[in-house]
Amino acid sequence: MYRDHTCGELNAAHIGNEVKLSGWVQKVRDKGFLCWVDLRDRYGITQLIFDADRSDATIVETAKNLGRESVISISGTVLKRDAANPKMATGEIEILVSKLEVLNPSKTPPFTIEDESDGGDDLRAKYRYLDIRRRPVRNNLIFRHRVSMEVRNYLSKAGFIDVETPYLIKSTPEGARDFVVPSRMNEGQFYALPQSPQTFKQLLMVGGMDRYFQIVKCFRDEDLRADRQPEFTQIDCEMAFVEQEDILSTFEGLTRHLLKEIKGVEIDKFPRMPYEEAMKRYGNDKPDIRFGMEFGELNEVAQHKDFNVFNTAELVVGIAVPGGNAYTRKEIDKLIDWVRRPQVGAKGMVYVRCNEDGSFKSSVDKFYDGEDLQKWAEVTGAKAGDLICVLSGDANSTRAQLSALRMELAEQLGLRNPDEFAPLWVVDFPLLEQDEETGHWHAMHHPFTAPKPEEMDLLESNPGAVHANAYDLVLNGNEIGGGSIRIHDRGVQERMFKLLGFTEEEAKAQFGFLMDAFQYGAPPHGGIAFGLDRLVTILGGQESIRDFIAFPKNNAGRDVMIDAPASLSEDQLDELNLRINLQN
RNA sequence: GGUCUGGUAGUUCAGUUGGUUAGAAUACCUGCCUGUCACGCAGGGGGGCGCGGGUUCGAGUCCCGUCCAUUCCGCCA
Repeated sequence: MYRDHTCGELNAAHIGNEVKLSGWVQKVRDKGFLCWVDLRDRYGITQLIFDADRSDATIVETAKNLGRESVISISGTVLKRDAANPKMATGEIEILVSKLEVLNPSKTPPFTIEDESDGGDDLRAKYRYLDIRRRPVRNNLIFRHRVSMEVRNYLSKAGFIDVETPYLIKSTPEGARDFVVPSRMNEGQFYALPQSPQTFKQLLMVGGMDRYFQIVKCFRDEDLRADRQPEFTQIDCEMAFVEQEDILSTFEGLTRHLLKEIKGVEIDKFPRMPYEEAMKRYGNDKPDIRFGMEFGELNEVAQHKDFNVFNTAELVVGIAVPGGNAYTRKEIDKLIDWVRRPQVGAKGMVYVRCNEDGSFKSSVDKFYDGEDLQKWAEVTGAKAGDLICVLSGDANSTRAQLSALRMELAEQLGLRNPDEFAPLWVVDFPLLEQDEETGHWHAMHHPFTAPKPEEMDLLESNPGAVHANAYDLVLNGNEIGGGSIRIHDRGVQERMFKLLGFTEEEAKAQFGFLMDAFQYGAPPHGGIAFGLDRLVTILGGQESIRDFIAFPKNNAGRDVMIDAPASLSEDQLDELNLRINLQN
């Protein structure tokens, strides 16, 4: 037996007991006459004491030479400490060690295993198993476990059945790039890893499963971000015999439950906002509504003067930065530089200082008088002491740019409080969007999303005007879930594929199985999928999903610990009938 | 594909307008220490500055290229 207690549980009540503990050496404090060793495991830290008077000399000698992170097992007596440490759960006691066994010595680790490690990101990624010993990482993984257990319990209680769907499926051209897997038994053919179990969960509805969920890995071969990994986990759900309202209320229930159980936050009813309103008010389909700075469209009040930049713009739009008049000229110039970076892409920024005395000072005083600027202030809701930032240009990019500025300013002003939670349903998404270059239509959500029934007849005549019963759940400016009511009628699905540029043959070859299924009594159905990594990260009040994934990939999609991806041997390539054909 | 920032002891960083032998903290090693708990004190070893070119009497410091990491844009139905 290696242990009969953990390193986090012993206290004054155990004084006098004989115990056996195992764990890692956190720290040796050799004081000469006495030597303490902090012993750590998942549960906490317990102080061991080795005393020249009370301990065997060889044990003391071994203890003094223990290296950090060695694994040891000890037996000893629980003693009351002479000097208690109120900062530790086990701070009242220490163990006088009578037996010490070094189970496995450790090399000096490349970084310190402490809450505030001295190791950088790369190094900790390479030695992720050491990083996981650190409390913050361990706590994140435990936190994720709690969230995922709450989800399972809640959905199971609500009658959802956890069904596993295959990982080796078929590549389809729509959407993200697929990760592909060569098939040895089927020469020259490839599986694809699922971007989501979408069609399978719909087929489960046809199969009568009624309420399905799965916490499932999904794969997308696209570039990474701080909140995007090539393999990620979805809480994937689908329900039959439902309308949009049923899904929204069911999963609002789940989210409310999580906020309450995990964060102790009670939120009554989640607000809802149509997509178009979100774009107009926040320039973004996933607005962070924890703070204001809503968009004010200034075309009417700014396009009557000689300022050509505005007169020729499709959209002139501004936000009022609370207290922004306190910015120095230098700081405002920095903001202007910021919006002009290629990542944001604005040509420039017009600003208006709202002075405490009610007067205005702007970068376009040559063109606009106080009366004009007063109107700008009214439209943007600016008060004395604020700063109005105005961008202009074509509507879509300008909204995106101002939205980026709004988020940046909120960050700077500390308005994005991680302990505050503001969920929002964004609803009534357009069914399709048009590629500006090719003019092709593609599905905004996915090609299985149903058009709103009342707009169905516009499908061919005016596709851009058709909306979908599609919805996103937004939390603090992050899309944490999205779904839709699906098509369950073969005819409608055929029209949809045609609209997306599929020939009849292509549609049949790729999704014939789904359309066939619709002919055998497919019930009306719809669903939603949550990004678990992102959800957990936001609930945990952090930014990077990598901190909540046990073994994440780096920016280039590499696992630097196991060094993947890697080349295959010639034998393996032969067996798979593959030949590597690098261009350079 | 583009872009921001960075690459200097095991690690995290500092290194002035280019100028002797490249620093600090921490980690590591040795010794001391009668109650430590970020223990303390004294001492020690350890890098030639991601890589390749160039400018210069002289390059972590300037220039060009390249690689790596990171941020964001494109991309992500």
